[in-house]
Amino acid sequence: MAAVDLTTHPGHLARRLQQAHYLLWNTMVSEEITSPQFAVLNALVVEPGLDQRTVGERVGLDRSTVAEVISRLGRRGLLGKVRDPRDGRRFLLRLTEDGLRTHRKLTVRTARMNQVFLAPLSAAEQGVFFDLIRRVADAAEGLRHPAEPLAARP
Amino acid sequence: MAAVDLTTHPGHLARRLQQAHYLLWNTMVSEEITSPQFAVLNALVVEPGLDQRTVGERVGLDRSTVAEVISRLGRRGLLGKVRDPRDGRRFLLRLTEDGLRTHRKLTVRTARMNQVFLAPLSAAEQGVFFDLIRRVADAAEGLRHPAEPLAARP
DNA sequence: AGCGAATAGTCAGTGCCCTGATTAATTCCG
DNA sequence: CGGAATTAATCAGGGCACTGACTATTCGCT
Repeated sequence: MAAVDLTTHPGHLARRLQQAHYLLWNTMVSEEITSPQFAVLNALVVEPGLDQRTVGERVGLDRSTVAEVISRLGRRGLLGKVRDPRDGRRFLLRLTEDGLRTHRKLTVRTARMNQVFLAPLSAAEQGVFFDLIRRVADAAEGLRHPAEPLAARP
Repeated sequence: MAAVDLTTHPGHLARRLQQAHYLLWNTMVSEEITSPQFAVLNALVVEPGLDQRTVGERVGLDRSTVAEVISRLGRRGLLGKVRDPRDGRRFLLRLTEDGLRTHRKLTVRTARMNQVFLAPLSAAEQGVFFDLIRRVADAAEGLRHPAEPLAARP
């Protein structure tokens, strides 16, 4: 007794949603390139020459994870990293020809996959779906950086 | 160019939602017990004496993951496993006193956390939020077990 | 009874995800 | 200029999640 109904717990639903997505991605998009890897490729298509930290910021990955993902993409020859001549701490990242090709190919498949994934919802519902999730995620994300309290001088 | 807007990709949103939840859980509920671990505890409060496989089914974890989670909970002394005398393949799982206590404590905190997490949505929106996510997740889950095609005799 | 299929659990391997500590380079500022 | 604080990246360590291969036990059926 005193147990809880997990289907009313947003965290549990979020986990299940991601599992479902993982499954579909694996069968419909790629078994080699994962969804976070695609997100990194995409970020570098938009802004070639980003450094690791900024890539992580764009796609929502922390420093450690982004390092792993980038190292995998590098091993596969999909991107290259060179030291920033103007700031020796940074590596500048850039897709290779192969990386661009892979991104183009996966973009098509990803679109198809999203259609299947969202098929249970009407077009209107899909809009609501995005809106609600984004608002919840953004709000929680906001709690992370507590908006720089005004009097922050020690 | 030819890049994609990730904020219209459900998979990306699902990942961000889960990260947001992870963060909040960590700060508001527990740094020791994770959300999947709590889900397992909860399943065993509802049905003491389940075996691993069934627990996994209840909370949405595959056989490998559930084994890891249960081993961690066992190490912490929150549950015990005994071989099923009637089926030597199974282990029967049961919470200890400590496990029950932990579950009770976390149930309260989890409820508070969910309120904060969902605060950006009105009560009506929260209902929609659950409904939409559940429908998408269930549908994708359904594609996994293709509903036993009628003529399935080789 | 006995053999083959099915089932519960484990193990190895890969990948994502976070924190905290460390290292190297740069920037701020007295 | 030169030391302190900041910043990019790495590393160690713990946890979740999936697949495919393997072991042990049970079940189904002849």
